[in-house]
Amino acid sequence: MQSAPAGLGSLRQAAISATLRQSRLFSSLSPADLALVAEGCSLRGLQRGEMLFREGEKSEGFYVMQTGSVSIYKVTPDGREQIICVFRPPESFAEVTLATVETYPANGMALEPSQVIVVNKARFRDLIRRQPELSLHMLGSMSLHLKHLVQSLQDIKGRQIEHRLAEWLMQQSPAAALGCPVEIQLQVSKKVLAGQLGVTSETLSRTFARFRAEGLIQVKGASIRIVDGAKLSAYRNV
Amino acid sequence: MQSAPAGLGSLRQAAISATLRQSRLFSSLSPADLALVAEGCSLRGLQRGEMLFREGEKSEGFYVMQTGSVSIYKVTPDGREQIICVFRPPESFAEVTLATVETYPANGMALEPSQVIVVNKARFRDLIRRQPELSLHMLGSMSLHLKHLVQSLQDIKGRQIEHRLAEWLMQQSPAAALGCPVEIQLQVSKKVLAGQLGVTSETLSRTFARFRAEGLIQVKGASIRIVDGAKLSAYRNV
DNA sequence: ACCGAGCCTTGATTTGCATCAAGGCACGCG
DNA sequence: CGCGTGCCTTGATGCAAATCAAGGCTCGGT
Repeated sequence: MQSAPAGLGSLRQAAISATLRQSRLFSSLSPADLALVAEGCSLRGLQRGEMLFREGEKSEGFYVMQTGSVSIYKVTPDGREQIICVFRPPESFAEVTLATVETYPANGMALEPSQVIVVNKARFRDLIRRQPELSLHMLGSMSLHLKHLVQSLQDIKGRQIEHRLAEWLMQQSPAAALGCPVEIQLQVSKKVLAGQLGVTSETLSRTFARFRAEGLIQVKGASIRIVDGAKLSAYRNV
Repeated sequence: MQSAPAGLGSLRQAAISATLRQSRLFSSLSPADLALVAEGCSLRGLQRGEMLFREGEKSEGFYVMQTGSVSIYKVTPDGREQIICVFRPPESFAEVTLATVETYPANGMALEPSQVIVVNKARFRDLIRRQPELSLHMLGSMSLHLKHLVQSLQDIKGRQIEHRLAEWLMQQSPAAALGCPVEIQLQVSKKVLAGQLGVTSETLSRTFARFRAEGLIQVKGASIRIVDGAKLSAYRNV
């Protein structure tokens, strides 16, 4: 990659720094250290459906979302895809590959036109050695990912789709637990949402239909209105 | 906790250090640093079925298995249990609670009489600040846990129990892929194994029966003989 | 040795979701 | 404009595993 003229280069760095600052990983880093991190970063643009990385590939580093969304998924030997999670700004992911795990354990694909910051592995490792506090943040971030995975694991096995969808809906609009009807705009296609929840799109569709029939929600395209938040909220606790 | 007489105390420290050394986390640590870690540790004995920690509790630190086994599981709102994973020596777990996640995200219970080393959180964090290399090992360990969780997530959704069991059996005895019949001694009850594989004990029992009927294995109590390793191995790749 | 509790097995039935199938709707492109 | 492709919905059917049920086995305790 060629380096841009000084002026543009520093602009780019500034933009990267600004995004990094949003991330929990770097929110408490000193400006000087942040600049150091930003130096080891590059930007990568992705079209909808473009692969960011594939399972088994050697990793170049980890990523911080700038715009768009990236889906992490695995495919079974017989070719079916299972979404593990979906990341959006300002989340970071693939930190897994910083240490012992050198290859990506799953695939990463853009769900829409996206930009991600690539944090170079080698340089970042050096930085950690000089900035131990940074490593605690990395641990924190991975802990969160791990915690979410544990939750997903339980949800997918132990709770049925009605409950998971109710939970998801209420998480999208915490305010709706009270009476007020809220309007949610889906950020992804229902197909992808179905994948996130671990079911097929048909099943998701039917579940929406059931909720609609019970007067819990109204659905119109990508917009969902929560009519009876209380009842919906009760649903998820099973 | 009272401190033992000097002689016994240092003996105890030595025993702890020896166990810590087994763990991937500390295998490359200098003896001096290892001693520092060991200082911040205590030992905890558990009876079969005794809780090491409960979901939501504030954590005291993380753990390294010395003897026995500990099951990490969650319970659904309606009371059903879902095993997340099972740890044995020399594995470490609950590193999650070192950083931002302060409370245990799941329950930990001894499956048999066990001893675990408790690594005190506060002291260990200090140590990390002085020994950044240590944090890379922590990251490595958590990465592995994360990778395994991702795999479990896919397996439980995307592969049926036959395949998972075949996979598990072959992992227990890598040698069996070749012709030689191998005898596996189950380390846990079949009930727990079922839980690990994400099914009920009835389903596991039936699957064993099917394998038995096909002449793939012979089962006698807690001992399983792999008769046709090749065929079993083929099973898992679906 | 006996008894009871928990574990394991096997059978019958249920069920939650996937799969297969078909039709409607919307959007981008020629 | 019209057409196709992909997304969404709804219906019919299939299936893996859960659940319910019952009997046998094992092992630790009195």
